[in-house]
Amino acid sequence: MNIGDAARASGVSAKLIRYYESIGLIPEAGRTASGYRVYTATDVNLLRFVKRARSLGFSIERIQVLASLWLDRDRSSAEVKRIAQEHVADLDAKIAELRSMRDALGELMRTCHGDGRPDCPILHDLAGTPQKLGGDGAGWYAEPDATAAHPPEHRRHGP
Amino acid sequence: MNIGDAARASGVSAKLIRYYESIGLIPEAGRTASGYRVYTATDVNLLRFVKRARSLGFSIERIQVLASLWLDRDRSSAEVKRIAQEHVADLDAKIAELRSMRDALGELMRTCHGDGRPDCPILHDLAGTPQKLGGDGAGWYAEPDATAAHPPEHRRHGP
DNA sequence: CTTGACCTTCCCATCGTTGGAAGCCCCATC
DNA sequence: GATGGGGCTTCCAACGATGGGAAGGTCAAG
Repeated sequence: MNIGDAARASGVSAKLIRYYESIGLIPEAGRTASGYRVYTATDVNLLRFVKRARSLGFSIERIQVLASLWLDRDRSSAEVKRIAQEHVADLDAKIAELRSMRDALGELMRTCHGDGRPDCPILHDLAGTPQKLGGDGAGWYAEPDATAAHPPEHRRHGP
Repeated sequence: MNIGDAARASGVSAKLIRYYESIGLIPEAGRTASGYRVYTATDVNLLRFVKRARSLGFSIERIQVLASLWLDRDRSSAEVKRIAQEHVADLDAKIAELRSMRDALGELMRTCHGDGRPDCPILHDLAGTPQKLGGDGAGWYAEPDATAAHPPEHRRHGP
């Protein structure tokens, strides 16, 4: 089994298999006389294990631990569960972070006209200028400064 | 205002300010005769804008567009809203992805004993070996192969 | 023997941010 | 005037995981 066969059998690209080997996630594959990597069904099983774990978002580092537990007949399921628990905590934290971003933006977008007028609560928020209520039209909210009507590419000082 | 002052005033690190300048997100700062970067209150406002946008998860690329809209008095709020909408869609996709990982893992963890025994539905799932019901103890589920009782660092073939 | 598919290694890019090293500048203190 | 310390400069590298590509060797079928 060459690396391409192993890639097809496992769903892990040949490039990634080499990378996993280079960082020590999977053992060094055997080699033919001419230097081609050789894989067995066991190797493919490990690659599938890694792929599935990656698809659940586990980091390479944690997968390394999970794989060694998988291969260790004397493991305790508590150890496995602990690793998974850590990962779930990371996922929950990330989800909460993204959701708070999403909620903040959703609220801003809800109040944005989204028409041809320039005033926009989203820009207000980003600029840190609390939106005034009751006004309308030009001068509704603070600009970056009184003279800056140019895109950021513009250099205020010579090149 | 030196870069350190601008960093303190904006909450963006000096390193990051230089990076933002190098990629063209912010204009090139003015320089003193000796080469020190010089910042104005306007620059700090832009840095704060960038920082707030980053905290909402906007990519640098989108912030570039948002900043140019911010500086453009003739913008339409629809354009701003469209950029924000794209970002929200990205956030939603990412949240959905993470949540599906989290849910899958939560289910596996719910059925994992988490005790001293080696059998564990999490490893079953990762290994792609459907867990048998009704068995117990050794031989409960498939190992990577019949002989692999070694951690992945072990090389099956000589170095 | 030629062709084409495959393999090898090596380098580069992503994305945003941080870290460090080597060297210059500015200000205060002795 | 010398010295010290902190700030500034540029350049280079790293993170995590993956993809892309170049340059060259190998294998099997025609």
